[in-house]
Amino acid sequence: MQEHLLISKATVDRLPRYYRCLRQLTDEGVEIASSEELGRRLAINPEQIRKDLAFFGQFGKKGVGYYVAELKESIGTILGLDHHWNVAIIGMGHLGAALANYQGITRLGFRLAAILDANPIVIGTRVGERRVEDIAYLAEIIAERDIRIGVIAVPAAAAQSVADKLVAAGIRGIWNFAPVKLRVPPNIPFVSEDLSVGLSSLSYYLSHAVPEETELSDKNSRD
Amino acid sequence: MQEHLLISKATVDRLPRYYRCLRQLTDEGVEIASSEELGRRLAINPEQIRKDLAFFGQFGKKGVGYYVAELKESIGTILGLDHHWNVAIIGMGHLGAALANYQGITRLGFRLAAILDANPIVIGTRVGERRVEDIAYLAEIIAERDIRIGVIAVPAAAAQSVADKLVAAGIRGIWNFAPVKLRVPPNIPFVSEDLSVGLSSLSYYLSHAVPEETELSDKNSRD
DNA sequence: TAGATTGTTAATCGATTAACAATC
DNA sequence: TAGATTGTTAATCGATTAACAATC
Repeated sequence: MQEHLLISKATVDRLPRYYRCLRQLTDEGVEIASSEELGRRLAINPEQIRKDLAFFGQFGKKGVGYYVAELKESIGTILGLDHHWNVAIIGMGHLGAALANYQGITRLGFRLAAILDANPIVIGTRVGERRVEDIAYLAEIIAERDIRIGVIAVPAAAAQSVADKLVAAGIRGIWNFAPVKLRVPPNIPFVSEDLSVGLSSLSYYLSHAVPEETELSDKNSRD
Repeated sequence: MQEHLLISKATVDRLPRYYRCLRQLTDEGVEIASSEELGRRLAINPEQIRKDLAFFGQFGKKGVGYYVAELKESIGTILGLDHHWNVAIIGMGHLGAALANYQGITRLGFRLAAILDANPIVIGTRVGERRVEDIAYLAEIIAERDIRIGVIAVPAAAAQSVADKLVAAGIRGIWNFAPVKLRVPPNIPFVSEDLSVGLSSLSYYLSHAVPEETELSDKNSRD
């Protein structure tokens, strides 16, 4: 629980990219990397990277660069990836199944501790290493297993109701995949993924004459 | 193919949200909406909305507001959703299956014209209304069916190779779900979805003391 | 007409980029 | 030591917000 005041969303969203890049460098056996090198790999200005990191401390060595392992650890801690929080997925449709099998969740240090659904036909079936449980027991399961993050993968119509139940059960954060505007208390952070934005904006760029270089975004950039 | 010069990514990314909101208003039978009303629903400043729209023309009536049906059409056209382009999904793992069943693709006016995979066990199986075809025929299929958008849902290691094949086959845009930095020619727009960014940033907000109101983003905002 | 709301220009705010002293 | 690279302050750039004249 580090202090933090007004770190911009843009900066927070770049941290996971730094983290992934550092993990790759580790895999490649690279021990030291300069902001220049990181910037080349991520298509981000070295100045930007140094600035972002400066919000959280001093991680580099002047004249040398950053120790990859060390910086990876530090950013992991900043992102809270060392908490190994328990996660529950609510809704075992195609998307829920994809998320349940998504390597990223465990690779980032989270534990998939429950998979819930309302459909009697689905309840009891195996998904990866877990069995789907009845959403009727949501409150007990969240509390007993100390589940901190709820992943909403139910149809849009059911999403708000699931969010309400999660909040009532003491969830700490919500990762929402339903295309609705969730209403949750201001102290419960949540991130909504809206795939239709990505596809629509791709459509936009296809429809319009594309100038020389097409830089689509920070997050989606050609990095 | 409308003219466009330097519309910011921030603006382009808001258009799909306006579009969705207008579709909802249509469903609700609302015929006229002011930027004020749209702003309330989307948690976006009315000024921002009017500014965004102004890049593309004059769509409202002073003293009245916007005709919902009309504006929805206009934004749909701007986004290129009236093109009804053919789409191919490459990779029929859990994610590919989720995307093949994702309503959003058709709801936005695209047509799922091919599903490809390299795995002999998967080839020939039915997914929704289509059968999985052999990725070996990628080039022919893309060309023959006039497929414009390729969706990459293969493992990270195979993504660049698939992207290369798509480009060689004449694809016009790529929607990439593999966590890699794709290298494609500058005239081929692509959008990469990286779920780990969303989960990591959620983790960040959970880890740090959350100030009064937690505004997570434009795209991910509590709208 | 009076009230409402757009389209657009001007002001503000915040984020990115440049520059450079500190120092490994 | 000389060269390289950080951390950080200052300058720039761009996006958001505010204000308001035009007008339905």
